[in-house]
Formats: sequence, C-alpha cells, structure tokens
Amino acid sequence: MSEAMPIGGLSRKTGVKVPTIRYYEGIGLLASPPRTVGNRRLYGLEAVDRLRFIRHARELGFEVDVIRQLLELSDQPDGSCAAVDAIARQHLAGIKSRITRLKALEREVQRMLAECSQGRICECRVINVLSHHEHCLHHNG
Amino acid sequence: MSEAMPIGGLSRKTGVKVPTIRYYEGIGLLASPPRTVGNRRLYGLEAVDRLRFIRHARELGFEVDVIRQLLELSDQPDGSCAAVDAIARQHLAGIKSRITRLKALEREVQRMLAECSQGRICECRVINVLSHHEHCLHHNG
DNA sequence: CTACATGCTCTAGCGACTAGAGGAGCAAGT
DNA sequence: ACTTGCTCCTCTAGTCGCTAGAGCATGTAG
Repeated sequence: MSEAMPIGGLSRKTGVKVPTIRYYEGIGLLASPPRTVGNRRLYGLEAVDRLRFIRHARELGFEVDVIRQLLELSDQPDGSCAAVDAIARQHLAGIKSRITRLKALEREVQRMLAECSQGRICECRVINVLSHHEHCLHHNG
Repeated sequence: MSEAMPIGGLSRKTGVKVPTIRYYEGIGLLASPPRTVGNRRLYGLEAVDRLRFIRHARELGFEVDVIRQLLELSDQPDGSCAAVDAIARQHLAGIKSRITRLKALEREVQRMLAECSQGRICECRVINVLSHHEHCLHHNG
C-alpha cells in the first residue's frame, strides 16, 4: 500500500521531471498536495492520473492553458463533450496549418539546394535566394 | 537620392518591425549604423540588403545563430559554398523531422476525435485517450 | 555520525521577439 | 514662435514551457 509518495516517486511514475512538477504546481495546473512535517510534498494516486493526463496532452502539443480547460471539463463527467471536441478540433486545425507551412518551407529550401551547383559563394544559389526575395516562391506568413 | 534613412524607413523597406531591427542590432546580427546629431540611427542601402537577407532567412525558419553564420559566409564571395550548402541541408533535415512528428500528432488527434461519439464527458474518447496513454499510438518523443 | 540522495525555495536563463514606460527630437501647420 | 503629432531614443519586463543552478534542509542507510 504505497499510496502516498514524494515528488521523486511521482516523477518516476509519470515520467515528468521533478522541477517540471513543481512548475506545474506553480502555474496552477497541478493542485498543491499536502506536505509532510518536514515540508515535503506528498502525492496520492489521483496526482498520478492527473499528471499523466497533463503529460500526454503536452506530448500531443496541447498548450498549458488549453490543458487547464481540458482538465476542468474532465472534472465534469456528466457534461457534454462538445467543448472537449471543439478544443481538440481546433488543435488539429493548428497542427494541420503548421504542417502546411512547414511543407512550403521544405519545398523552398529544397529548391534552393537543388539549384546550388556547389561553386563559389558569389554564385551560390542559396545565398542568392536568401538575398533576393523575388527569386523565391515563399509568400505565406 | 534618398540614400540614408531612419529606422522607420528601413522598417518600411524591409517589412521588419522597428523594435526587431533594434533587437537585431543588440544581438549583433545587424551592424550598429552611424547616428545623426540627435542620436538617431541612419541606415544606408546596404542595411536594406542585409536586413532583407535576415528577414528572408527567418521566414525560412533559419535560427538567428545560423543566420549569423550564413551572413559571414556570404561576406566571402570567393569562398566555397559547401558550408552554406551543409547548413541548408541540415536545416532541411530539421524541417523534415518536424513535419514527421507533426504528422504523427495529426494522426493521433484525428483518431481521438474520430472515436468520440459526442456524448458525455465521462465516456468522451478524447478525455479518455488523454487519461490513458496505453490507449494511444503515440510513442515518439 | 557520517555520507549521500532527495527535497525545499528562489532566481535566472533559453529564443526571438513584443509591449510599454517615459522621455527627446523633428517637421509641418498656424 | 508655438503647438501638434509623429517618430525616435533607452530601458525594463513579459511571452511560453520549461531547465539549470545556488544555497540550504531533510531523510535514510551504513
């Protein structure tokens, strides 16, 4: 019955580093746990769940503010999940747009490289493209 | 013959915001220009070229440190462009890997959403997946 | 009783800006 | 000459999500 654990134990169980756990507490993402007589944090099993949720959401690229919302929503088990869905959908849209922009970058850098004939700097296509925007396809922010 | 211009003019000509220009000067990316009697920066046309180069490289996602290297290289017009090429190639690899990781995220968030049947929170697939890592495909950092 | 690990708080740093305070300079209009 | 309003100056602090380190306290094993 090792119900309660110190911050290091929580860290090992969740894969979240100790300073990060304290950081999450500081920004109000993870509740302040009770302390021992010696002022050390003492976590129960619910903290493990909570922190795993946070970690997983972070791995999926959700921002801290958004995770805060998700946590609030997940605390209302009878509420509609429409809001959760909307958040996830919005996140997906953000990911898609980042992919699109990165692909545009990829094409452009690739083109730059393809045109460089490995000569001297003064005729280097890479430097050239960077110097003169008009030679380039990149026009989205 | 409007050769020399104030910082606002440079900003308009290059599309780089005034505070950003000053920031670039502060970190040594753009040389400190001469000043007027009234202590205002006075830029010539070479600053326009330089700043456009920087801006374009930033738009392509090159980091400031890397741009510093590219600028140094572009100042040696007779040198080999192998180094420039290597930098661009490395950058391209970084972009590719970011795309790969984002696509993995995309798939996962999409799957999460697809499985959610718009019911209550307590049976919401999104919350569920976030709570339990093992239900999920995501395993790369 | 002594190591050593682990914990605590607090502050500062990362990258690439952005925002704002509080003041000075400058050009145009009256 | 004076005022209005824009631009410019420097400096500091904030953004995001941590991470690193200082300097100390506590807990545990031998």
